[in-house]
Formats: sequence, C-alpha cells, structure tokens
Amino acid sequence: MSASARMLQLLSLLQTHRYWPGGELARRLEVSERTLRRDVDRLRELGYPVHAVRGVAGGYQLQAGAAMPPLLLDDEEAVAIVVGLRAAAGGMVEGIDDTSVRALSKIVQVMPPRLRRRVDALRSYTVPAVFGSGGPTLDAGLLATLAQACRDDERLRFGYRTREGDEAERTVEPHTMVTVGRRWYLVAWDLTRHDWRSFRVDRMTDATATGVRFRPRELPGGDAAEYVKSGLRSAPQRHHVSVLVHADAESVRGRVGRWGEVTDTGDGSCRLTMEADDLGWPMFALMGIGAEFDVEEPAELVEEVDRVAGLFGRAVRRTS
Amino acid sequence: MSASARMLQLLSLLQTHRYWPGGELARRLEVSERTLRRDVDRLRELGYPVHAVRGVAGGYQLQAGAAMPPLLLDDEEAVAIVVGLRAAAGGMVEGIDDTSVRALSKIVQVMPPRLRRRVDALRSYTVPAVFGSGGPTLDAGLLATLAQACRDDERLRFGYRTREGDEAERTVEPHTMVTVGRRWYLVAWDLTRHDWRSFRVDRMTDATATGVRFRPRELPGGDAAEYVKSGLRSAPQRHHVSVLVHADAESVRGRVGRWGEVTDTGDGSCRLTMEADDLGWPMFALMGIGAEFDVEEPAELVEEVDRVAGLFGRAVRRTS
DNA sequence: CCCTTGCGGTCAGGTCCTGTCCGCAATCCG
DNA sequence: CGGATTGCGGACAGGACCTGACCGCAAGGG
Repeated sequence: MSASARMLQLLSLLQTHRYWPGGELARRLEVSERTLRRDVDRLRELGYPVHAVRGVAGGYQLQAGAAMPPLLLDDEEAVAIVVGLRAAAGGMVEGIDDTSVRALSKIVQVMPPRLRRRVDALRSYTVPAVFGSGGPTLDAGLLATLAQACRDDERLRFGYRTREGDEAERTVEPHTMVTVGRRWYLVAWDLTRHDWRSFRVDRMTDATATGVRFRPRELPGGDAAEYVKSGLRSAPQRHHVSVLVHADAESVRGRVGRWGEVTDTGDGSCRLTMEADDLGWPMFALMGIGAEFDVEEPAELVEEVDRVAGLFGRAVRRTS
Repeated sequence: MSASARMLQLLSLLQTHRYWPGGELARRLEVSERTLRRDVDRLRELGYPVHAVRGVAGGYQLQAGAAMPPLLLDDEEAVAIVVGLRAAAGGMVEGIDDTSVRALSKIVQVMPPRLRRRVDALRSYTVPAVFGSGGPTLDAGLLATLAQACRDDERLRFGYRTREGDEAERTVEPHTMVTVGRRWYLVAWDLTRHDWRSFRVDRMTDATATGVRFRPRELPGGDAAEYVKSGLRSAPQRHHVSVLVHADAESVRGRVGRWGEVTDTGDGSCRLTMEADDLGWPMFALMGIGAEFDVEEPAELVEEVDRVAGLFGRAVRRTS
C-alpha cells in the first residue's frame, strides 16, 4: 500500500475507535512500529491532533483540532447523515436551511448508488413538516440537485407549474437558491424567456441537470435574496400572530422553544408572538402549551381556533 | 507539501466543485500537470472514481463510487450535519436513531471547539420533539457522549434520578444504547451495585467519561435490547390509538405520513391507528387532518380532545 | 522498582516521486 | 474537415523521501 493510502486508512482507524495501541495499528497497516510513529507524526504535521498515551494501556487517539479532518464514514453513518440533513433542509430546523442543502448536495454527489437507495427507502419516515397542514412537502433530493447545479454552473431543465396552474418545461441557468420564510426559491436565468426569474421550488417537478455548463451571468443588483423578495410584492401572506397566554412565561418559553417570542406581561401571564405564513404552527403551539389563552391577532387565527374547537367538540359529543 | 497531503487536498478540491480543468488543479496544488495526472491515477487506484472529460472545457470530476470517500467538510457544513443529526437522534426521524447517534459521536469527537459552540448556539432552534407536551427533550450531546463511551469502553459517571425522584451519582461500564419506543436506554454494568442495569437517558444528568477504560463484560443473554424490554414489565404506558376519520384514506395518509396506519373503511372514511406513549402526537395528527372524526380508543384520548375543545372554545368566546 | 509503551535520533538501502519531453486520442468549434 | 484544446500515458534521470533496524530515553501503571 502506498504511503498516502496508508494515511487515509490510519485516519479512518483513528475515527472508529478512540484508543489504539501502537502495535495494533502497525499490524493493521502492515508496517513497522517505527513507520507508524512517522505516519502519526505526518498526520500531526498536517494539523490533525493525534494524542498519545504512554505506559500500559497507552495508545493513540484523534482529538478535536483546529479544522475538520476528512470524515471517513461507514455506510450506515452516511445514510443517517443524509436523512438528518434532509429533515433539516426540509425546514424542520431553523437557521441552517441553505447550509444543509449545500452539505447534502456534496454528500449525495459522491454517495454510492446503493446508499442512495437506502436513503430513499427511509424518505417518508421523516416527520411531515407541518404535520399535514399544507406544508409544501419539499423533496430534499430536488433541493440537492438544484444546489449542485448552482454550484457547478450546470444548466437545469424542469417542469414548472405557474400560479395559474399551467405546466410548462423550463430550461435555465441556475444562479442561487434563496429561502424566504419557509419557502425555497431558485433564482435563475430563463433561457426561453431570456430574462431573470425566480422559481418556487415546490412548484418544480423532475429537475435534471442537463450536463451543459455555462459561464455565470451577473445578476443585476447582485443580491439574489433581495431579488426574490422584491418579486414577492404579491404579499407573502405572513401572519403576525399575537396571543395572550395565561401561564407563566418560563414554562411557555420551554414549550415553544425558539418558535415564538415570549414576553412576560407580569401578572402570571405572557404574550406569545410568532411570524407564520401558515397558521398550522401557531395552532400546534397553542395545543402544546395547553393553557388558557386569548387570541389578539390575527382574526384568521380565531376562526381557526373556533374551527378546531367545533371539530373536537363534535367528536367528543359523538363518542359519548 | 507532501504527496499524502496533496492527495487529501485534491480530494477536497474535487468535492467542492464538480468540474476542474487539469491546469487549474495543477496550479492550486503547485505541481506539474503530469504529476497531477499521476495523483488522479493514484486516487483512482484507491477506489475513488475520478471521471475526466477531454476536449475544450474538459476537466476532472469526482463521481459516486463503490464506497464513501473521505468527506472534507467546511465549517458550516459540519455544523449543519451535526444539527441535522441531533434532530434525527432526538427522535424526529423514525428508523435511524441509533445510527445517527453513532455518526454524531464520531463527528463531535473530532470537531473543533469553535464549531461545537456554534452548534450549541443553534441547539434550541430545532423543533421541540412533541412541541412541548412533555417530550423528554433529549440532549443530543448527552447521547453522543454515551455512544462514544460505549464504543470506546470508557467508564461513565452521571447523576441519575430514579422513578421515585431520588438523585444519586452512578459510575458504570457502559455496554450498549437501546431505543425502545421513543425512549433511550443505556445498558451498563453498575460499579456500585455490581450488577447490570438499564438507565433511562432522559433521567441522566451531567454524564462524563472518566477516561478510564475497561475490558467489556459479557451481558447475560447477550441481547441488550431484550434486556431492556424485559426490565419494562412495569407497563410502558403505551396507548393503542384508533380513530375513525371521515375523510378519504388517501388524503389522510398524505397528512400523517408514516406516523400512523391508515386503513380504508370503504364509505369515504378511514381508520387511523397509531401507537403512542404520549397522546400529544395523535392530538397533533387529528388537528393536522382537520376532518371530522370519532375516537374509538383510548378513553384518555377522548378526554384530551374534550380538554382542548373546551380550551379553544373558551378562547374564542373570550375574544368575540 | 520494573514493565509496558510511546518518542525520536541515526543510518543505509532502495523505493517512488517529480519534472521534462514526447506522441497520441478525444472532444468541440468553426 | 482541420485546428485548438485538453486529457493520457510511456520513458528517463535525478533526487527526495520513505522504510526498517537499532538504539537509548521518557512517561505511566502497578
């Protein structure tokens, strides 16, 4: 085995078990212990902090360093990571959507097909994003495809359903992916319209990279996120939710986590405010809190609460 | 730069962009193009399928191969992966809990401290597992610590709250982690009791590996999962939920995903059954479905539905 | 105090890595 | 069809570097 291959294997071994006695490592790598020590030294020179313990039951150990070492994953771990990232990218986790998608595309690109199949088999086991209530049910695989095409400057072809419901095929030069609220958009140069467009990802179907690369154009204004937002003058339907909850702020905060702002109003009550483009979340939150509350706004939320109250009330009456 | 370091860097470059012209790569690695070709060859010999395209706008590309290549992640990607895995390990994703934890512990072990801090800063942004309603709110960092101790045969010390509410310090030799239902257990040899025990992870606090390694004992019976289950004769409180929903099976299935079994009852209705040890999930599901329904069992669910109906009804009355 | 295990210097031999030079092949474009 | 571009790989010479062997030393654990 060549020296470089041995380095990779050594890194891999150091990642699977915490402690390795030097002799054991040398035997596995089929080199003398002296050479092993030299390999370890080389790793250290490359910045991977390999810690050593002397004496009986001593050994080597890979510690946290200044930079991420190359991760050597086995099949199952890779699958777990992809499944987790899909959940995160799908909007279950706040704050890292786009990074998840980037990581996802990187991993998926080099993932053996048999592992991709295993991931797909697990696809529908994730928690539905808004538990049914009309969440766009994004396909994380689609997101990964788009992100990859953006990164690699590859043309994309996909079907697109316009607001009016028309279905048409588009070919574009993708530029950036943007997430606004809980929605994904692709900013791209439309090759048939000869203009910049932003596409809602949940309206796209069957996206495939054509394999044709292109020289990136400059987006007028430069800021893709701004471009998308400016195109959304047709009111993004965001609701400002404000609810007075009759429970102490601390416990409410514990239950809604970061999904809403909780401010103490002093008298053992608190005010819960959220931004949502879908009333499903506030509804879930109100149910999860389980305390008495008054809806301050919006009126639509009152209607929604009323609807569920009626629904549940009828169910109880029918059962008893 | 040494040859091995260059190989790693080459792998890294190939993972960040899809296509690389040979000249560009050679320049970045500061070697001649001939040497670059040799490096690429070496990678191929190691099993990484590097595809090359000739002619104008040709270049190199890392494809999916038979095995996962070492992943070279930048900081943000690493953080995204850990956050995703935490969500998955916390029970948001069905079917890969334990693998997620393994992957998590592997990554966290080698992750630079500054990245760990970033992950912690994002911790509470994940969706609360059951949106408040008493989900054990597992600490994924704790899970990772335990998994690592199991893997590396390191003794653990932690605080444990018994069913009776007593708090005591334990020192154990961890054996395996088991997940039953939505709960995590650690099977370990208790060094003070001198016997095997299974510990509920959500009752543990401040677990730390002591650094002392031990020779693994053999678990009587061998099957850790079986051991935990046998210890759970004290009825795990599981509810069999069965609800008749007045909506067509297809749409209901779309809304609950894999979180419940949906069987068509023929007359435009369907029966939704779930197993749950917490009634929060079925409640969320019923709200998410938004159709009329009759609760068949358990009686506790009817009470719960009644409670929320009352809660919501009062809120509406107070507002109008 | 002894044993185990890691550390690192030195040396000789030889592997293998590198840059140069070359002709060839595949692909794209006009 | 021809030219330009880009990847492919053989041959070769010089030298960098890798390896194993041998050594004495240092650090833990019992």
